Amino acid sequence: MDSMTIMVRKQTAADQALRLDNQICFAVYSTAHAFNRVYKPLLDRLGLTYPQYLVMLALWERDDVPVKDLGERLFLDSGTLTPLLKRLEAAELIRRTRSTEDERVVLIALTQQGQALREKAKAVPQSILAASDCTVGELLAMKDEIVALRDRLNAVLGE
Amino acid sequence: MDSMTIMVRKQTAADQALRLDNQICFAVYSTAHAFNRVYKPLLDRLGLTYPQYLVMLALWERDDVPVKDLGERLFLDSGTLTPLLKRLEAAELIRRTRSTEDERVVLIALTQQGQALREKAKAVPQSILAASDCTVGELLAMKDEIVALRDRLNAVLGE
DNA sequence: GCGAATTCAATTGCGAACAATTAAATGTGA
DNA sequence: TCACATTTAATTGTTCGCAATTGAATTCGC
Repeated sequence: MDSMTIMVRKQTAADQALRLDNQICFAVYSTAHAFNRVYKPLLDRLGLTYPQYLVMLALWERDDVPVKDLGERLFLDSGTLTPLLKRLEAAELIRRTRSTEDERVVLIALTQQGQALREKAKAVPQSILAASDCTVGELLAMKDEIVALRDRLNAVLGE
Repeated sequence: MDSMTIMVRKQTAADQALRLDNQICFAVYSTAHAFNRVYKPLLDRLGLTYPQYLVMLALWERDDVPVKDLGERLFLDSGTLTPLLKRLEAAELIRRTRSTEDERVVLIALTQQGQALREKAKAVPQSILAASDCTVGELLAMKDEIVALRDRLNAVLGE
């Protein structure tokens, strides 16, 4: 063999960029799954999946809203929300009623049980905080960075 | 009305923590979806979905590996990977062969076409970089923070 | 060696997630 | 007014993602 250097494959920037652990998207993707797995046992006690929990969070802040509104707040479309909301309705946590003013609109409102579940849900965030092994400050700072990234990505999609 | 203060609902820490936009998990979750939507048109040209692209990235680094190996690198289990890998096999990008040494193991290897696709994929990361509207340095720093968070979450799950 | 536990992939069933389409209601412009 | 576009949910079909189970192969304890 003449020289080792001849055998060494040139590592271009493009090669580096294709490495799995260089990808921020994979970092985000795998962290989302990790969160999901941490949330699961907590949410099982509430009888909710994580996306259902997100819908409930949104409704606890403001309910009697169209499906469209929820979709914009959660970045989800009707193809995802319609069946999910039907399951929440079957669980008697929400009511779905068609608006009288505009019959295209379905309004989502909390039931008594849906309201009541909020109290049980209060224990969830602190459990997650503990699992993250971070301070509130660290998490908030990180959250702001991630949201900024998300909003830039969504801005590109809107073009 | 006696006093406004009586009417103001006391905002406890628990209430604050339940706000949708205070949740880092929602930030991560919604950013993952935003990435997915940005990747979609790029990956369509390669004939891959995002999870399939992740599998290919892993295989371009090291192939002839058991399904289990892939699962550990991508944090996915056989319930997700088996059908996904069958689709990649149908697309003739990979081969699935049962190991002769241990017949429980299915080894995943790239085909010629699977290898070749790597060249086409090189254009993807730079497009994502552009869409993120961040510098490489910013993204790498953020990636490291997110990965650290993910690893702490996964550590809790492992207990 | 031999029975029990473990490992590994596949399968089944359910719940997202989204693209594309459909259908109904509403709005708009000539 | 009336054709036409727009808005809004719902539906359909495909692909993840995971829990739970199955079944085959291997390893371990004794």
